[in-house]
Amino acid sequence: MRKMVEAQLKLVPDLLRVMRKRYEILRQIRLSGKTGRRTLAASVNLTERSLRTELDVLREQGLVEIGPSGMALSAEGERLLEELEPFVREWFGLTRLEEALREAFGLKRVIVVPGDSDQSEAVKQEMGRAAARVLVGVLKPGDVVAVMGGTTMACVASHMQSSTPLRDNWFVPARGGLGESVDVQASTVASEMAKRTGARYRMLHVPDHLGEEAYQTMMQEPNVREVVEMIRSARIIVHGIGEAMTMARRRKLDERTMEELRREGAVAEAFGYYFDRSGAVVYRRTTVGLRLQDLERADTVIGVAGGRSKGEAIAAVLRYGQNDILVTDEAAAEEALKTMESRPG
Amino acid sequence: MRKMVEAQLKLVPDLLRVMRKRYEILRQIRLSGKTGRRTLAASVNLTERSLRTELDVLREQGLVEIGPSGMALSAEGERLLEELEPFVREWFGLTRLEEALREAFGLKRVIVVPGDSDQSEAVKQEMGRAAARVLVGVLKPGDVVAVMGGTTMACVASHMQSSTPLRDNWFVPARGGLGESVDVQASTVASEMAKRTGARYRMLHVPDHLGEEAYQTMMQEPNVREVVEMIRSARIIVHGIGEAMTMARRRKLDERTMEELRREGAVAEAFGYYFDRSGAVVYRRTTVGLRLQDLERADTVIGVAGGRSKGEAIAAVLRYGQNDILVTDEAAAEEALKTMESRPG
DNA sequence: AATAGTGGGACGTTTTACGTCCAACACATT
DNA sequence: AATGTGTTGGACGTAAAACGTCCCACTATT
Repeated sequence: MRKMVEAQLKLVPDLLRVMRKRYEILRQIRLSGKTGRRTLAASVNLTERSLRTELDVLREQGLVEIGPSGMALSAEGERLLEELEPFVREWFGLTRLEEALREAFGLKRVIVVPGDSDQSEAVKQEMGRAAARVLVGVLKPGDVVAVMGGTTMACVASHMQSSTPLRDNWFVPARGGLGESVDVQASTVASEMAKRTGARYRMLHVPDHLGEEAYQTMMQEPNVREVVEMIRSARIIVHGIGEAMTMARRRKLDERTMEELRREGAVAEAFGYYFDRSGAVVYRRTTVGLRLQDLERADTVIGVAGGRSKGEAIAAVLRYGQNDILVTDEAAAEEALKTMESRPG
Repeated sequence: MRKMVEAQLKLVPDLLRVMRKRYEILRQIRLSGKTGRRTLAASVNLTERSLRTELDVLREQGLVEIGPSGMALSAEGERLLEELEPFVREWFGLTRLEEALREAFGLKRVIVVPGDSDQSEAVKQEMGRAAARVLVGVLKPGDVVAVMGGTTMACVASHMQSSTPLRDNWFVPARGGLGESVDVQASTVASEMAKRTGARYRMLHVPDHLGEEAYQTMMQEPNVREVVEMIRSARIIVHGIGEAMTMARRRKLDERTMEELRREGAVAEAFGYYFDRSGAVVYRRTTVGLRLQDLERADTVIGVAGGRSKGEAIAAVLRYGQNDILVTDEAAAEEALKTMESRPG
């Protein structure tokens, strides 16, 4: 049955939205008993008129009876509502998660795709596609987008597409090069995104971590300086989220730093910074790329990450409080919400 | 699950119509490969513009990829279509039809594809695909398959495929040559099936109908005799079903025989024999190919036929009672069941 | 009897879908 | 290489559906 809903979600997403709307109307009618359109409209967040068109359908179906003194569920409506109950969880499980996450972490928008990226590559792909769509959706002419690296970001890039070439948008890597494979480098991701959308891009041919002296030297390079300035003025920032220790190992941090991270209780990594459970930054180093203050200045910060194992890390980064949009999957969403139970607020 | 769809239908009455529309668009795209809007619009009976809005949705969902040279299903679209198959049966009431047919005619298995082969070539193709899948499914190592000719059988052959070459399976024509076009001859069908599945095949270069004397002579030929023995020992038999008069005309039977068929009330033709409404054989002649007693001996007899006009003929052949599996389409299934209403049992 | 709240009708406006073109582009064939 | 067929995507006017906003007759409760 789960599979059927998923299939329907793909085939007729619009109709499922309608179904949800009507279901909630029915539920509200049952809840508030004999009541009128206007009060009902307020409680289900619809205008009077659009509620009315919905009611016409529901009456047509014989689910509600409408009299001069108000409306109520018909016997059949009652029965349907009962029968619907078990299915509803399937339909709205995700939307409920989205709402909950949005509320819990004060986000502007949350997209949750069904499944667990840890379990299935398809889910990760789906999440990438969702993120790509969101990103293209928030793009305005002239926008500069700074993107991070990572497998998730690479996956997002591979699903970017635009009907019309975004000739005056720029994609720039938010960080320099890291000791990882080429196709998950921020620069690679940025160029891939640009190519797929017909946008323009810049590369940043500099190691991400530099000593103070080397840093100053590189910043003398007009080529580097220019890109860095673009990064720091980006209106949109897209980034993945990782588990602290996993990322630390992958980036081959030295043992002393690893120990420090452990001591500080680092659980998450994002934008090159490490966070503890409460969302506090516990480790930073000079970087040629994006700085924390650039996040505050940016208009839209989009986080993309999924998989049950990343739930806690996601929650930690969200607590840092600079994210506007989150794209994740069901398993991670559930985990992230679990962390709220133990430490509300 | 059935309950779920019923519940959904109450909330969104035209859910099924929309799902069916989009499903058929997807299916048609898969069938016709890279093709354009206009041709596609014609084959799914939509105007170009309204097809376009549907395609927008499907593309948004990442189910079809649409390029300057035409459109095609994405990997995800392929996957969805596969996953949809069982649900589509539920949604369109095909499982009910299948059950009813199975009960009514005492069959082991029935597959009904949506649509009407008379109306749309695509439905016939789909039926062929389904039959091919069934056939490959029942094949065991070492099996000999005897196949009939006809346009439907040719269509089945064109959809055969096997992941691993079936090196020790044999396909043989169940009949000799008939006065029809080459690519619907039983021999052609057998060889096509063998080639597509990596199996082996034998041909039967003999006219189907022979006088007694010529028959005996031909059977002396070791070459012929060998194939005929394979035919008569086949574990699996696959055949089409035709309307009696249509087939009689196509086979150019003489006027006297035609009159006899009419008098006897022949409505159906299969395996070279003619049947009346009750499933009784009303006409037979000596043939080098399959005999009726071979049907009884065979393990699995698979009938494939579709189109509303063939409903009655299908019912007649099924009443003969030697079929195990039937692959048909929605329209023919409905017609075949209608004949049961008037003469139950 | 007054009043708050009800459904339903009406009407102009906005949004959406649709039918119908056309231009730019890819690909195969000549 | 040129040509022609078939493709997508854009544009635009029209038709239809949805919507926002009133109003009115009616009911139940106070």
